[in-house]
Amino acid sequence: MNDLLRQSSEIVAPALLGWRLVRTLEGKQLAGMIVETEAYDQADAASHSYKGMTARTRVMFGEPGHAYVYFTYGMHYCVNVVTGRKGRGSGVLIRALEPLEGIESMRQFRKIDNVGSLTNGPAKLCQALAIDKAFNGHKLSEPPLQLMPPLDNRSLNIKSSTRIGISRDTHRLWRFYVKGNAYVSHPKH
DNA sequence: TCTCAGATTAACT
DNA sequence: GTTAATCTGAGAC
Repeated sequence: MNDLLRQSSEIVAPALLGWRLVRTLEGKQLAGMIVETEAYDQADAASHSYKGMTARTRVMFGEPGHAYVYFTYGMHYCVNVVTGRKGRGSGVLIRALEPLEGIESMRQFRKIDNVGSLTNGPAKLCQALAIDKAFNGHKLSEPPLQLMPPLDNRSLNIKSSTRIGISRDTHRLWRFYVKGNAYVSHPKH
């Protein structure tokens, strides 16, 4: 896993599709399959790490395999998997999950019933899995939040596009998602 | 189905 | 003082 995560974010981002994010909470497991990601890098003006290490982005420049959790729009958290060797400010934003386990808990955290809206966005999935700033810097090989390889070897139909919600370096095709999956945030993008 | 304004605050200039 | 890797509900069509 670390061999993969040491690679550049644009390599890691599509490779993480099909992996699972597993949250352990009060004896329960909440799990989802990653179906949408985006790559960010320090050489990329859309990245938080573009202007160098700051208090917020310190984790992005640290060990691969840790979580970079940021707070945005005054109310939302989003989670990244830190990639690249230590010193490289890069990461992969987890944009959507297909719920696998603990759906009732996700419904409670999200305060909605519709399964289709539980985890089809970067802030939605953080709310569904109760991920907040306390997870910034957390090592993702350990509970209570773990990144785990796919359960099977089924191949996925992967599509790429421009990234969502950015205003700079908008041309890069650094968003990756599972084509046809019902939990992708912007299916037609 | 789609478009758009409002929410709400930490981080950075 | 400005911006933001977003989400939601309301109103248009």
